[in-house]
Amino acid sequence: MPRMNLDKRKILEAAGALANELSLKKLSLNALAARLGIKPPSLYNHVESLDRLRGELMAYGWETLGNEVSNSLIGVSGDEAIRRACHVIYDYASRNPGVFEAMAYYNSEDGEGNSPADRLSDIVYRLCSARNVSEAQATHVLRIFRSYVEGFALLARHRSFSRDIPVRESFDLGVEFLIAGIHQLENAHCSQLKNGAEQPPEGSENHA
Amino acid sequence: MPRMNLDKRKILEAAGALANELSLKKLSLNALAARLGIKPPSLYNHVESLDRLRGELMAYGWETLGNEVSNSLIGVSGDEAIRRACHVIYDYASRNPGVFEAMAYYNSEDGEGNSPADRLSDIVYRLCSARNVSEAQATHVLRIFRSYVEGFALLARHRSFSRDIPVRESFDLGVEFLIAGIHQLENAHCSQLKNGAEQPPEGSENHA
DNA sequence: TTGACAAAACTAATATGATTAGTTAAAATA
DNA sequence: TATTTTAACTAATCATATTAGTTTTGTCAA
Repeated sequence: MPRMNLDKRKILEAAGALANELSLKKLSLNALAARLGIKPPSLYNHVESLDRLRGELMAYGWETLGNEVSNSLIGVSGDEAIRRACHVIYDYASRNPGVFEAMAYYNSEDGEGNSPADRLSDIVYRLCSARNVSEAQATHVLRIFRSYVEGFALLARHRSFSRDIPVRESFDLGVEFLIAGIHQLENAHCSQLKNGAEQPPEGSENHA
Repeated sequence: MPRMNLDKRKILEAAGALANELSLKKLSLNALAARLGIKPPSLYNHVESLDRLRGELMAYGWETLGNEVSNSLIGVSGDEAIRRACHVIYDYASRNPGVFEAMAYYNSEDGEGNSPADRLSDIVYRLCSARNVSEAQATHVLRIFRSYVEGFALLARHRSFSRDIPVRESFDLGVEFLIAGIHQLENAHCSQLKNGAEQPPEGSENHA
């Protein structure tokens, strides 16, 4: 009967900590209630369901990560901004594997605005518009970066990589590949010259 | 009491179909047993546990995909081989979302040899060794490709991309970015130039 | 052919975890 | 202070995975 002073933040923090320690799929209402010092049914005063909780954990993670990315970019611009954003995301995923799993497995189409992608969007769009890269292409670039960074973080988390060659170096190299890709887009837009690699039919440059 | 003629293959196919229709997390022993025409406990004559079943589904998916990739590469080499492999993987993920989720969420360190990565490894290593890219760098390249392709497939599956700009074009562009990256590695290794024009491979050096 | 034997199905029972119903006590508010 | 709402609780329900124990079916050797 004593009353804990719980709010969404405390609950999500506890849930995130549990997910990080045990993995997302072992995050149960039992475990969460125990950690919070209450009985499982009491959680329903704060959360609609376990599934919904996971969804909120996803949003919470994106928000936290979005803040970290923003903070890391103060006074930084250009390629260095992209580089740094990628590293912050990767580090966050390493430090919060359970929460990051939620961020990857749940989509935000359920109604929650996904501020995370929004923040990343801003960075990439700004970087692209500072160059001669169309907005449509900036969208491509954004998708490519998200895919790479999230994919890498997930594979690293699942230990899909052998340990003998430094994982961080692979990640950094990939980021450089993609940054170089942006530069090539820029060049391709300024002059119609192509680089060495032959490209499949890619339609008009300014696709909507 | 009638006896179904079940084997691992039939069970995994049914499980895969269910996962694709319902999503991986809704794949239950109940649903699987119903589809196979038996009662849930009977499944334990064929499978150790639900979790283990998911693991086997992952291995099954990688094996199937590995075959598809191999078949698609007959008589193809060079950049085109990589391009085609990426597309086959992406298509497979689109056609088999549930199975692909299993492939992404479960790691194969549990004892099962992960033939999938092995097949992809072969392709990438072969392509790299045909150029002047060291084996260590080929490992980086492999990780980068896997991360990008799997990450993209997962994001696309979770509908994380707005629909107004063709998703497939984004994917293709990213593949070209990465292929260009390999070319740059090659150039960087031949001469120490960073952004040089493309040079044809001068003798394959089997670097370890 | 027949009589074990193993495999594979079944029913019944248990365990765990999510969830609901209904109750009570604490805090907030009028 | 009285009332109302909130957040905790206990008890019960439901779904699912899993285990135990039983029966049936197919196989294979005598």
